[in-house]
Amino acid sequence: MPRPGKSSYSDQKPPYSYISLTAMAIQHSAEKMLPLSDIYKFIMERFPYYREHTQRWQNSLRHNLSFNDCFIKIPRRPDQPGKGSFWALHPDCGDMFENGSFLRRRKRFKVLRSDHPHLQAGSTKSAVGRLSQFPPYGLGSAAAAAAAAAASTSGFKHPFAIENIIGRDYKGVLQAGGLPLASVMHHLGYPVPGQLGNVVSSVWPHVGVMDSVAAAAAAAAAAGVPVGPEYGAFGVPVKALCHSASQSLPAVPVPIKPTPALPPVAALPPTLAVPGASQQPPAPSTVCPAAAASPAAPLLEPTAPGAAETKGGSLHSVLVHS
DNA sequence: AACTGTTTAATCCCAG
DNA sequence: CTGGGATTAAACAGTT
Repeated sequence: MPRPGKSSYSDQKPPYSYISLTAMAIQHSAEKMLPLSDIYKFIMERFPYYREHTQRWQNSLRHNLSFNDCFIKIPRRPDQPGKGSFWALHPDCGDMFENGSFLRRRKRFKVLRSDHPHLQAGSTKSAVGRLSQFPPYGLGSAAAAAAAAAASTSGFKHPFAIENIIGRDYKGVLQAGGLPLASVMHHLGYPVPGQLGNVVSSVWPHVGVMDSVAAAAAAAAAAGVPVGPEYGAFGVPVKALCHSASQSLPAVPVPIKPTPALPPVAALPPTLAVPGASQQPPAPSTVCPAAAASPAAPLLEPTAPGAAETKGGSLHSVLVHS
């Protein structure tokens, strides 16, 4: 079914890397983890470009999942049958993107291992022992737990700063007075810009929320974000999740380049918004209480010697400057 | 069989 | 120019 603007959008490749796209999908999920098939769905629902040549880009995406340390594999539990594992973001991948931008990743995320120095940085991609070796029990929200772990560590930055999302993906919506930004942000589980410094002890999905579209728009404008229709990457429906107190919004969209020379494309029509049905978190109620109550370190630690000698590793990681 | 995941390699692009 | 990141292709193994 052709949509308005399809021709101007679908043939345009989104300016996001596969890593970014995958991270978006994972971040968008309630449990901060998705099976491969749902990652596919997320991307295809939002980016018509990726509704074609699926063989090609899905292969690339799988390659990225395996190749990049920033993605960790979480096994399914027995009561979650299906193909493949869940994929989540490594808790320490916060600085992966330059200036928190989805658009470019200037630092490569690699896991460091402390127990075997000779295997550090760059040698963690061996197929030996991955997170899949973790017992599948109690890992229903390992990603959230990982986020908590990351939050508990110093200097955590959100991997995909909402500032950038505001600046790029939402501005068209904002201009149009469409989706309530704050609601969407909350739905996505993004920390409020400006709160990043003091909400690091919160788990992503539950951090504070702003509710002022005007403030967001003003902030975006103040940050010099160019206006006009662009990718509506997150044309997500706003669920009844906006229930937090309002916050000020010292938003600071930080585009990679002062003026990203992106092809002018129309924002995604609301009809592209994911119906939400595809977002079926794996047993949300199975979140390990211990994980919720404390940093995820225990969950992410190996149950057997060497079990975590993976890209998930022993949670020692580094963002390697290029 | 189809899907998922891993790995290697070639190529292009960009920043330094 | 060089190194590294991103993309694409492909082969292969394991799983459902």
